[in-house]
Amino acid sequence: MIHVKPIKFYDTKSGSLRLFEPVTPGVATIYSCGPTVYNYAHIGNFRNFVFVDVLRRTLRLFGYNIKHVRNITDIDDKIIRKAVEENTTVQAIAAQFESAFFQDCDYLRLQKVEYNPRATEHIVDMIDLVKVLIEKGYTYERDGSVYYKIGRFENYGKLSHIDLSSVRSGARVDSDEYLKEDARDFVLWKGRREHEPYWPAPFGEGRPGWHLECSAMSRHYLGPTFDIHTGAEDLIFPHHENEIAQSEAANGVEYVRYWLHCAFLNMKDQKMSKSLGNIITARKLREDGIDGLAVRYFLLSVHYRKPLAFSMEAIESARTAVNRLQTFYSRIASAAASQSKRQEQDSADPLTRIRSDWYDALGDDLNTAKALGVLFEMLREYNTRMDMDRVDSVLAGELLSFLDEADSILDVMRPDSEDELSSKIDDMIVKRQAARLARDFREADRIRDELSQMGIVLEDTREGVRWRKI
RNA sequence: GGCGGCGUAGCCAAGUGGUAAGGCAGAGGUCUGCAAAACCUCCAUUCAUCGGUUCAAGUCCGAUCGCCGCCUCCA
Repeated sequence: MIHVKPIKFYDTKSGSLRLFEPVTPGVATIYSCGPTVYNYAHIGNFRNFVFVDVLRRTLRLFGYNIKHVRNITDIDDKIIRKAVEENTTVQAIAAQFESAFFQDCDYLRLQKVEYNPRATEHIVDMIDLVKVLIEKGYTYERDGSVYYKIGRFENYGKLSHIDLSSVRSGARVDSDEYLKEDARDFVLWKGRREHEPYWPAPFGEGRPGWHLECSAMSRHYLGPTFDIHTGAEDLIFPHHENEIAQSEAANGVEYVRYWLHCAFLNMKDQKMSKSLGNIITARKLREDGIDGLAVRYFLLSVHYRKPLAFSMEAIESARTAVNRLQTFYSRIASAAASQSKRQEQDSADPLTRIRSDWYDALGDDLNTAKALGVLFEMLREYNTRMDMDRVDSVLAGELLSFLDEADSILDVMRPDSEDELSSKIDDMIVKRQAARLARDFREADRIRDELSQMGIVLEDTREGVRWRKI
């Protein structure tokens, strides 16, 4: 018996909220467009990856098993250009920035994804796909390159709702610098060029076009039809539209059931993008000592389909909010660990309502902004009750268990564990408490100052002494 | 030009017909050896503007103004 909680997603193709019903009950198959590893990813890129992280964590919490692919694009025009600029190899550039990407993922506490295939490891699958398209007559060759003939694909434009008649042939610059019959066509396989990596193929040596890898790798890992495809909204056209054209022409079945797209992160009122030069990398924030959890919270604080403006003020305000949540979490955790008896019975405990509001918010197209609101209502409610001694350890245990569920999505409440350091700090705190009891405040303050030198701030509270890093 | 989206308090933001969640900042208070932190309370007669539908509209319809995105590499 499979038991999952209902969840709705806004699907770009239908333009509406739809109840999620996967191909296989209880299992969600997901493909996410991953990074092109030619540079450090900026936090606009990471808004998208944090959104994907929330998606997979929510599906897990809602009872689904998930099979999730996020590709690494390690062969591409920009990587080649970068390798030339740096006078090194494509592989070296790709390896460097792939490893940087995973470090940045840790900084933002992104969960590991089940499959992280590199494009260059699936050239064979791409060649197979092109072969099928050639056999079915969806292609033509020109100067050793293979192109996809959009005119052959009946439903072209159904994702982006683009009117093909408005995209006139020859009206635009061919930025690929390859020769196409029709401006709308796109390249599947780029014929070999001097000083560029290439692979052998029945239709000629060369390298894959941009869209090919996602169609090939998703089919390899997830099959011809899978449940959810994610990306940022600029990928709707042409990238995802072209994936549909490739995959549905080759496989003859529906490619993706739910298309989810994330809105941009803006700087002032403009999108953050490398070409505009207004980017901030995750790496830069980390080097500046900005807490990754504050950044994560900031990215979660607005619904993923709404534009979000970056500012340091917003990050600071997120930092303060995260602090409050962490304080609340540790207050509940100590109450749960204590043996306190309830002073008064509460007939109308709101936990059930809070929990159900939380699930409703996430089940409504991943509304993290609303879910956070629910969490802060809970915070105020139970802080008041604890001030009145109306929370015993049993109730606190239930609250803690819910907070753990909530944090299985947010992942901002529980601090990183630092065992060696924290046991030393705990020793010093015990000594200071002894000094305070003996009213030796000079010694107590000396210990506090020493901890302060180590970057540790103490807080004397009703539930005992807490510490945190600054 | 085509398509799509947005405009809610000082800032951020939830809210798709039933009488404005939440966060940050600000003001007051509680706790405390001191400090720091935390905690509590208060903080929008009003939702860009103007019309309309309705018993009822931030929410639906129309118009206007402003902003953004995609249509070309882009997360």
